[in-house]
Amino acid sequence: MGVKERKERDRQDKRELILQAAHHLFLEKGFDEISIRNIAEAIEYSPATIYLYFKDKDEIFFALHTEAFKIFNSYLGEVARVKNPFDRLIKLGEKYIEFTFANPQYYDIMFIMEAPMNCDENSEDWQEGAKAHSFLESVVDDCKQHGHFKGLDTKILSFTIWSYMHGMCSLALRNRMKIYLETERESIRKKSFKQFINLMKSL
Amino acid sequence: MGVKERKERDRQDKRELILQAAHHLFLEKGFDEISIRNIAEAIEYSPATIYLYFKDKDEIFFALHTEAFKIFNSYLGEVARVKNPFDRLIKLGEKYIEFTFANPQYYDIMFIMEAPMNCDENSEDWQEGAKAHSFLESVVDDCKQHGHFKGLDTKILSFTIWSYMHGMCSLALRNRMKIYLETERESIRKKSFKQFINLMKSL
Amino acid sequence: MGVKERKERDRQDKRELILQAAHHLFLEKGFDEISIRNIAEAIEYSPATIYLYFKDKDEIFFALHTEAFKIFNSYLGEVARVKNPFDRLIKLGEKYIEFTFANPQYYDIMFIMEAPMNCDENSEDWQEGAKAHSFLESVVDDCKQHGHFKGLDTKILSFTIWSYMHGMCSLALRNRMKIYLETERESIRKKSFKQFINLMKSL
Amino acid sequence: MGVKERKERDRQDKRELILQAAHHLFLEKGFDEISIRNIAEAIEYSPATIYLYFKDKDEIFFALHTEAFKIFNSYLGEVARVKNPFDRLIKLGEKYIEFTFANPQYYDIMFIMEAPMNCDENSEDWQEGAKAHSFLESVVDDCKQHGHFKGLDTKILSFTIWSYMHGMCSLALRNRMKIYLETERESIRKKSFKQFINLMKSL
DNA sequence: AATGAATGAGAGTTCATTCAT
DNA sequence: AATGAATGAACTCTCATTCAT
Repeated sequence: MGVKERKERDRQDKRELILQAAHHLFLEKGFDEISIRNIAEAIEYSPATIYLYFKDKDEIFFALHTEAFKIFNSYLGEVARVKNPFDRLIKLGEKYIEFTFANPQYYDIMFIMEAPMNCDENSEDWQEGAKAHSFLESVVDDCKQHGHFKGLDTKILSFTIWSYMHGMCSLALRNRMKIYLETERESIRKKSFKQFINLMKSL
Repeated sequence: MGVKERKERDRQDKRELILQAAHHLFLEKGFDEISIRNIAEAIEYSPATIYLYFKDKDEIFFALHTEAFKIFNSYLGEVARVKNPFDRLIKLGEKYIEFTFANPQYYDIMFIMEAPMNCDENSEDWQEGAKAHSFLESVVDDCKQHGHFKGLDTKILSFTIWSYMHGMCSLALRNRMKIYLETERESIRKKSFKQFINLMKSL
Repeated sequence: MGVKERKERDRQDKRELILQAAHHLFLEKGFDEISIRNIAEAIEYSPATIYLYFKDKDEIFFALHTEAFKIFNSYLGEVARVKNPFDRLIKLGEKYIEFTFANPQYYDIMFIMEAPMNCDENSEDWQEGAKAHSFLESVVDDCKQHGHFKGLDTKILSFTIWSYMHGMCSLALRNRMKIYLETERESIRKKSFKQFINLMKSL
Repeated sequence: MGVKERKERDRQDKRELILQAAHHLFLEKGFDEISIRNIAEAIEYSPATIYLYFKDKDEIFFALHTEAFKIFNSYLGEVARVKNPFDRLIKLGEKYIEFTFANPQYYDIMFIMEAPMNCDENSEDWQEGAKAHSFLESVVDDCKQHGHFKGLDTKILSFTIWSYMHGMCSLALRNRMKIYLETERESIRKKSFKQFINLMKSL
């Protein structure tokens, strides 16, 4: 019995190993620049070995994508525990930012990168994404029921919020804050975020 | 004298020709899909010829980048003519959106793409970008002087606004609005934009 | 004793199983398209298992080759039962054609394909081939003893006949009858065969 | 002027060089076993260079195919000059055989090999083949008008003759004459051919 | 000024095969 | 007896780039 389980575990470990290598290469290069060969070299296996664990390069992409959303959702766990709806919204924003800068390459894959071809709209992964999104909408809804956002449509407002959050994060990640001094960039983001929260509060 | 000048002019013309070809291919395919060969074929010259006018592929990238900002700025021309500052801000947003969806590939190169390596912070191109950005700040400033945005820091607010605008546009461009029905996507963006303006107005 | 024998039997059974899978793939795709993996998948064993029963891919080729001749010879069984020698010759031709178009891939392996390297001239398989060939010669000989083919050398005539039969069949199999309309190809072959028989009869 | 022409000639020479290498590798291996790398190595160029002269591997196949038919037709030139129709038919057979054994790999490509996918029925090359075939039919027709082959259909008889010729040649080329001693193989073919001619003459 | 020719490097992928377990 | 894991070697093809002419 134990043998089968160990083997399965080994298999998962190796998949993990490959994904981690892929993940690291992301840090340096971005998905397009990653090659199966690179990954293989990094883990000191032959390229052919990769194909024992992943059908093709796209599958690696999707695995990373899935993992990214898993980690993302793990960040959100803490959010759900916040009682007050508006505070929950704030926490959600904070965690979004925290995740982004702790896992920039995952953020990239989730929200910025041009996805490789075969991405079915219905695939599991995108449902993960949808889940995250509907979580946001539910929080906004809760806020409304606590007297916030009067007269504003939940769906639209959620999109507005997400747009702001994503804009701020992706400008940073893709190095478009160069107009600001390197030293002040983080502070600008923080102040902007606070400002945005105050804005929301005033509604 | 005249000879030298004509030669220089010819040189610029040819550079322009190459860029135009690159530009066309760019609009169809995006930067990664462009190859030197493609460009050469398009203008019916040999690949080697390209190298007489551009050091390498990156240099073409930067030229396109510059061009992108030129076009972008041409969109802004109309904005400056709007008298009322807040209306000017609105117009700026509208034009930003218009530019984005009329020139998605250029938007990409300007604000999303990972720039190829050698991008000096001080290069001409980024100054173009800086110009666009400081235009936004000046409009925000004008609004303040007309009684808007009381107590809000211009720089921070400008960044907040840009973040929102960029977030909305780039989510659309990079196909992250799949959670919404295809038919409603544009309408969501429009409503969100209006909502955001109203938000700003209320400050 | 019984144990050893059973084991040997099991072994043969598994060889058979593998060959059957190979055979099926073979019929669909042809030899070049078969991979060890394909076969393994088909029988739901691992590729490595194949190597317990066959030294390498070539050995599978030879096994198929042998099988091909076995099937071929089974077609000839009916022929031997025809009493009249010339009718027997006709029947032989008919059966040859029948076999060819019923088992094109086997015909291919037997008479057309470039055999993979290690084919000993003395191997069992070729003896199967020789048997088939000497059967033809014996039929021709019988015909002679019944007054046919006066003055013609048996060996040479047999080769002539075989050449014609093989030519006709292999032109069809390897798609070299494209000069004719698809609809008339079979009819051309049939008429040609009848014509050839009449030719033989007139000798 | 001369420059352009020389360059064009050089280009043709290189194409020729590549084809010759491909051709030589045929001798040893057959088309499937040939790789672009092999060819490149043989002529001591890089694989990429091949692609300057041929779009892909198929194009090399077709070039060889075309060349094969050109050479084949050059063998037939002599045939047309034979006045007497039946002698012309004999000459045609002799030349067919001569071509086959002087250019076995070309014969292979023309009449035996499984052609790679994209072979349009209407392509130039197959028309070359059709030309050769209709030449045979015209010779048979001429024979008929000189009193040969009474009551036999030209088309069918031509196919019969071709089948025989092809069968004899391809059995030899694909090593299926192993049942005969190596020393007698050629003589068997020669005798068979003479026998076949006598057969034809008697019609 | 322009280019034809050439290439090294590299991409993703597949295969027959081996071997420790 | 059976296999999971691994690999070396190969494949076709594309690209940015260089250089002699």
